[in-house]
Amino acid sequence: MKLEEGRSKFIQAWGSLGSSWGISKSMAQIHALLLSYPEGLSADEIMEQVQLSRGNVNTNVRELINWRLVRKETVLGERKEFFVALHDVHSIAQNIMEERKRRELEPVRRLLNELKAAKLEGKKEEIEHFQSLLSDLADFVSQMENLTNLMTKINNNNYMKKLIKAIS
Amino acid sequence: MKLEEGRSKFIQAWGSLGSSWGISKSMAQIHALLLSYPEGLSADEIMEQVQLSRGNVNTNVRELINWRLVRKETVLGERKEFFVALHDVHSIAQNIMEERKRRELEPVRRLLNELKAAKLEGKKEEIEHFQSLLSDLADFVSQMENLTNLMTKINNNNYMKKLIKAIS
DNA sequence: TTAAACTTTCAGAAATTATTGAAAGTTTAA
DNA sequence: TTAAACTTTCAATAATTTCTGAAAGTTTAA
Repeated sequence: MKLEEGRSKFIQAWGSLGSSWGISKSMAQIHALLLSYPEGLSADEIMEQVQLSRGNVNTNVRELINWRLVRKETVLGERKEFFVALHDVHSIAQNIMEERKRRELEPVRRLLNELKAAKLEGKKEEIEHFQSLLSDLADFVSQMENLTNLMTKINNNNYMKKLIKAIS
Repeated sequence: MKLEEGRSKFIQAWGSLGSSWGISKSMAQIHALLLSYPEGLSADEIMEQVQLSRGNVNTNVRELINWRLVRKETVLGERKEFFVALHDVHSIAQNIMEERKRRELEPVRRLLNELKAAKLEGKKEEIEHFQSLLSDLADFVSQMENLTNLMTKINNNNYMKKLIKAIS
């Protein structure tokens, strides 16, 4: 298999996996492309390789930058910008976890706090059930946060990585 | 605030959160409704409370059962089925992690294995970069799997929960 | 049996989300 | 300045996902 064929398979597959990760196909494909090159690519090169419109590339590269998975790079003497992926898998993982925590966990916490603050009227047992649901969910959210913090620790500490593997 | 109002806020909010969790709004709403009731509800009661069509309720309840978040219950002397949510937050978390592992991580592993198996032709350095990407990603997948296993352990072991919190 | 009570299916409609591409905006070199 | 090289925006369109509801299927009681 030619390298180019492997790369293209990777890009295609990563794109459809993106969907189940709640990430748009284009964004995942661009990310895959940039991961597969050690150096940066320009917007035009990305458009060409992944067959996407200029606007789409611009939007999704920006989003990848928001996720801190890609950064802009300028080359001396060149006018255009190049985009380079973060290549260290641990940092990638960490940034993804952090972003998901921010997007997914924090809205839950906000909702739970709002409802917990309200004084409810109604049948005593039903209220008790509902409130215990709220407090259980709050515990769950904290636990998830502990777990992502733990992951950060693991990434920076080989000993801990082994410990986790051992007790898992 | 009336209990019913709180419940309905919870259902609405959980529904929109569902989207960012990669779960359809209806499925999330039905799940929220069932979580908020200690006993089971019938399909008609769900339709009524969440204002969804019969087909939609049927499909999404089935999906919730696939995720092991809801089970069918029959009541003696009643012809219709009732649906009860799993109420233990630890088990809920565990089932969600397991299902996501199955849906999200396993396809990645399959892709990586396929590409790792292929003999690539092309520029030596580019191939090396690409292959080291593949192997890094494979490591990441294993690490995620270790982490979900760890979470299962934590749920069943209070001592370990404290340990995690302590080292996090 | 049969008919009422209930569940499932699935083609089409609706809603949501992603993508395009042309026009507007910005930067730089001369 | 200006014009070429490049980036950004966003209204329109396309693609995808979700939802509906009626029809078909199943189970149960009499």
